[in-house]
This record gives sequence, C-alpha cells and structure tokens, in this order.
Amino acid sequence: MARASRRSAHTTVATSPDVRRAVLDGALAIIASDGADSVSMRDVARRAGVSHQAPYHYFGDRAGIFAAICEEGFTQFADEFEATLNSTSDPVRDCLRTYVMFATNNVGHYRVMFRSDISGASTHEHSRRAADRAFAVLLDLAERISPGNGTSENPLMLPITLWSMAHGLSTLLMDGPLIAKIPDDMPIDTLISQFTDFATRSLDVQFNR
Amino acid sequence: MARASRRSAHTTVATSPDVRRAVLDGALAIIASDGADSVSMRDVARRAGVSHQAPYHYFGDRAGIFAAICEEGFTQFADEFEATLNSTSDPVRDCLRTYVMFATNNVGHYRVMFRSDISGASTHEHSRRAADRAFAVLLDLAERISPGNGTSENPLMLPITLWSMAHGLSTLLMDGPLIAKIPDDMPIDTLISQFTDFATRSLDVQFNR
DNA sequence: AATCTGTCTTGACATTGTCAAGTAGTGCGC
DNA sequence: GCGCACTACTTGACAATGTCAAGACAGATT
Repeated sequence: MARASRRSAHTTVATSPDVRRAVLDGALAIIASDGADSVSMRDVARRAGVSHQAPYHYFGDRAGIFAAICEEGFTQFADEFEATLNSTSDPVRDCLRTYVMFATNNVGHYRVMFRSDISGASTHEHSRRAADRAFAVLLDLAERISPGNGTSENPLMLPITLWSMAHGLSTLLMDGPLIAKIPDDMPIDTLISQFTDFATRSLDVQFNR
Repeated sequence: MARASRRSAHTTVATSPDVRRAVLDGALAIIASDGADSVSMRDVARRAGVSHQAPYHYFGDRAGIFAAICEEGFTQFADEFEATLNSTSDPVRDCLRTYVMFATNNVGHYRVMFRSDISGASTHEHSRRAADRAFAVLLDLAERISPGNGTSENPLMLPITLWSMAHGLSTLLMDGPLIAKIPDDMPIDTLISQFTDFATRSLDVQFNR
C-alpha cells in the first residue's frame, strides 16, 4: 500500500479512513506556523504519507483545501458564538471573548476564513453559508445589546464596530506586531480579558445608562 | 511606459532609472487585485519589461520586494498619521479616518504591512523601524485623548482598542465579507464616516465627560 | 588602458500545481 | 462466479516558478 517512506517524516501511514483528515490537519499546522502561502499540495501529501495526487481526490485543487478549512472553521465558530450568546448575562464581554479566543486557538482556520483571496467564500456555497450563519449571530448580539438601535443611523454600525474590534484584536495578535509590544510577563489571556472589559465599558456607557 | 505585451518579453525596455519602481508598482497592482500570493518574480519582471532576474538585483529575493513595500507603506502611513494628529481638533475621529482611508486607498501596501509572514518586519531593519514610528504616533494619540490613563490598568489598553477598531474595519473592508453586507447605495466613505463618529462617541463618553 | 561597479541577461535546476491515465480493492446485480 | 461500476488512490508527465551561477556591457575611477 501507501508505503511512501521516502522522506523520513511521519512513517505512520494514514491508511484507509482519514487521509482527508490528515491532509486537512497537515495543512492547518502549516498555515498556523508559516502562513497559508506555505501550504504545498505535495508537502501535505508527504506529511499524510500518501502520493502527491491523493489530496486532489478529496479536494479537487489547492483552493478546495482552503474552502474545506473555511467551512469547518466557520461552522465551529458559529456554534461556539451561538452557544455563548445563548448562555450569557454579559453578551458583549463574553461574545468578544469567545471571538478572540476562537481566533487565537484556531489560528490555522481563522487565517483562512478571513482571507477572501483564498477562502473560497465567494465560490463555495457551503463555505459562504457557514459564514453567513456566524454573521447572523453577530446581528443577534447587536440586537440584544440595543434593541432597535439605529433608527436615525445605520443599523449595521453597532455590529460592524463589535466585529471590527474583535477581528482587529484577533488579527493583530495573530499576524501583527502587537505581540511584540505587550509586556513579556503578561499572558495573552489577561490581555484579552482587559480588552473585553475595556470595550464592554465603552459600549455599555453609550447604550445601557 | 511599461508596455508589457507579456509574451514577447521586454519590447519597450524600461531603461535606466526606474526598473525598481516598475517592479514595485507591478507587484503592488497584483497584490491589490489578486493578493500577495499571486505575486510572481517572473511575472513582475515581464510586466516591467525586464528579464526574470532583474528584480533580484534590487530586492535580493521575493521577500525583499515585500519588505520594500512594507517599508514604503509604513513610512507614508506614519507621515500621514503624524500630520493628522498634529493638525486636528478631534484626534480620535480624524486619526481613525486617516487610518482607514490609508488602508483602503493603499490596499497593496496595507495587505503586506500587516501580514507578518511576508512583511519581513521581523528580519528587515528598515521595515521594522518604519512600523515602530507609526506605533509611536498611536501612543501619542492615546496620550492626547486621555493623559495618563491606565494608572490602575494596562496603559496599552486605549491604543490597542483604537488600533483594533481601525485595523479591524480596514481589513474587513479590504479582505472580508463586510463589503457584501452593506447596502449597495452606500459609499464606503460614508460608512467610514459613520464608523468614526460612532467609535469617537463611544470613547468620548468614557474619557471626556 | 585596466579595473571596478552597477545594471542587467542567459542558462540551469529542483520544486510546485495540475492534467491524464492507470491500478487495486469492494460491493452488487445477475 | 463474473462483469461492472465505484472509491481511493498511484505513477507519470508538463509548464511555470524561485533562485543559484555565471556572464555581458556601459560608465566611472584609477
């Protein structure tokens, strides 16, 4: 069978069931550590212990891998986001936290989800629908905080602001120079907590009192 | 000028002075339209009407092109940001606006500047220094809004929040699915204005009254 | 006149994404 | 038991890419 030793790496041959999973996990690991550009079909195939064409069977092409990651990411993200919103007494704080934690804990997924040039969100139906569901939760959140806000203004302003804050911090933490600016002894978790507190206070003041 | 006829390479040779500029501009155009992954050394060389090795003379390698773009972007960005801060009576609103406008007007630059995997910020001294200068303006801005804030809290919280908002909106507009969510008849400019107003109000409430 | 240097060029190479075609097993109707 | 589709791969090509190596040639310096 697939006795592709060749490169010493990963001698455990992922036999029957989950070549697909192995390819995905390999790609995710590469994306999280080196960025999406570094993903090579042939490399993930080698890591999964299969021939260089096996991934094509499951994903069609390189973009197909990214689309699958995007769909998986948005589905899981929407689930977590929804669960948080339905069980919190402090929606802004907890949803912001869930958002940023998801991003930092799933760097591989998140990096693909918000890179329109590779996510396939525009071409892959499933991918797009999962993303829409996550956006719907965001609209719910805004409605919960301030029902019917935006009579005289753009009703999207609150969701966009929340989204910008969460997405902004997430990407700055993952990709940007922010990490170099914060004190070495401060855990990222603490930073996220301070951030959500701060942001919550800013918005609370405007809406709740 | 660069009459890149693409097959029959270098018909009009972009002679003496600005092969460097032509390479950079070609790369920027590709990045803005198709993303940084689509930049190919050989393609930009063809567009500039030179051989496939000419870009290496100026930039060393592919990463060198991105580092040059990053430096150029951060320098111009810091200039604009500084100028705004030094001539405004409404720092939050105007600086946020300058930030987001820079990003949307210089998509090619911005995309590279905030992709740590390709910006070369960690390896190229010049690139890093220009970025630091921009960050210094941000700290100035925070200090101006609320001098000495964060006695009991992390003093970086205000700058990080401002940065997250601006960076978040910028990347959502450039790369993300936001553009599909806003009404067709609303100019991006209007959205940006509403956003800066909204954000300014949120932060003003907390600090200035 | 000889040398250096900056600005390129041509040539080669391994690696990549992808097309095309082949193969081994598995289940199913007959 | 036999053919036959189907899944899950494989091997083999191909053009294009990033980059190393080795020039070429103009102008300035010595």
